[in-house]
Amino acid sequence: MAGPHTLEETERQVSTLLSDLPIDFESMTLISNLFRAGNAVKNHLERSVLAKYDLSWTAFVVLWVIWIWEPIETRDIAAEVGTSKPTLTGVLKTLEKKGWVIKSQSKTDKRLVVVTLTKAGKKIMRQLFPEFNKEEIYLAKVTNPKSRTQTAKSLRAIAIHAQLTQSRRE
Amino acid sequence: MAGPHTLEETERQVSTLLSDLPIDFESMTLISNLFRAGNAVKNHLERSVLAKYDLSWTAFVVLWVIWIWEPIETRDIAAEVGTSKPTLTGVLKTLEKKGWVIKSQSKTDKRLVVVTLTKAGKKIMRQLFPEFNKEEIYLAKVTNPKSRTQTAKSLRAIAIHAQLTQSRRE
DNA sequence: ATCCAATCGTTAGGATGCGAATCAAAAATC
DNA sequence: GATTTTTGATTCGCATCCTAACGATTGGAT
Repeated sequence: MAGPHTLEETERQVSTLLSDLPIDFESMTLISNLFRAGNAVKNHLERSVLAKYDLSWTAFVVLWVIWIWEPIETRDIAAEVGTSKPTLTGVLKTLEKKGWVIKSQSKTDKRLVVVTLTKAGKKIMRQLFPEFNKEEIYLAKVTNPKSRTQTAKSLRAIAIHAQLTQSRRE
Repeated sequence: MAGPHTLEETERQVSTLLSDLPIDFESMTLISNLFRAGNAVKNHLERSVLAKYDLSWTAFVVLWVIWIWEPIETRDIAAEVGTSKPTLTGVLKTLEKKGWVIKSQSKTDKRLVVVTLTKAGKKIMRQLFPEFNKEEIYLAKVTNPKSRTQTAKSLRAIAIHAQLTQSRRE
């Protein structure tokens, strides 16, 4: 069973525990559902589509970004995917082992590493992505069509807002 | 920099790569932003609040669920948090080591494990959660107030929908 | 030209995170 | 009531995922 307790029960419980402190339940619910949905979507897609290709969620997203923007520098991949650079190093190693990406040193700046897709990598994505999109449609269709675009916009705004803090310290 | 490319650029690029295949961009954008926002929010909260308490995102969510519903069985924690049982085993071990939770065998069914918070665990949550909620407010305020509740609803619908598949196979 | 700070990718260390396999206990079947 | 099936939590193996620390390179300071 998924989520045995209702929203109302949870709010009542939190109110009891923190009766003397003001809690913004609307914000709490939004962030809580955001995390829950993101996690559920990730798990669903990993099991329904990505498992067949022996790909983790992050590995897929990285592959997807490279597919669209190649040739692309690793630092840009990390920014686009929203992951740390050490994580990207590991994921790229995995994708390289599978023979789907190639890393090469930049000529103008020897610190930079530029990544491209192999033929096998392109072939996989061309087959995989339409399947992936089919599942995205399956997931998105439960939302109200009228508010779907607005929801996407809100999510984008939150993402940008949340990243403001960290980009300052890098 | 966070997300160097705009949505329009990405769509154009995908269209070029898959010109002969029909792709639903609205669904793609929704799911993509959902992932991006979830990740950004998680990172932001880990760095702004949770790091002070030496807590990971998942460890916090687990602690939060126990705090609200204790005494609670581990299988229910896993369902509520949306994580796998092996993951929960590890997280509970971490929280136990910190002295914030206690595990005990159920008397009516010896397979079950029941979890409660220690005094120190309750004290931490009482201090931590209001700080956490403050950051939730900070993140949520960038969304349109009129559509905020609707966004939360859509996210909840997606979460439940995505979990349908997996609950069937467990 | 030479230090110095900033930037880049990687490594090290530890905590998630998953599926598959495992063992114990309970429930179901006969 | 013995056997089988199901249900729990855990262990195992491996792939993320993070921060901190590290070497290599570059650009800017004198």
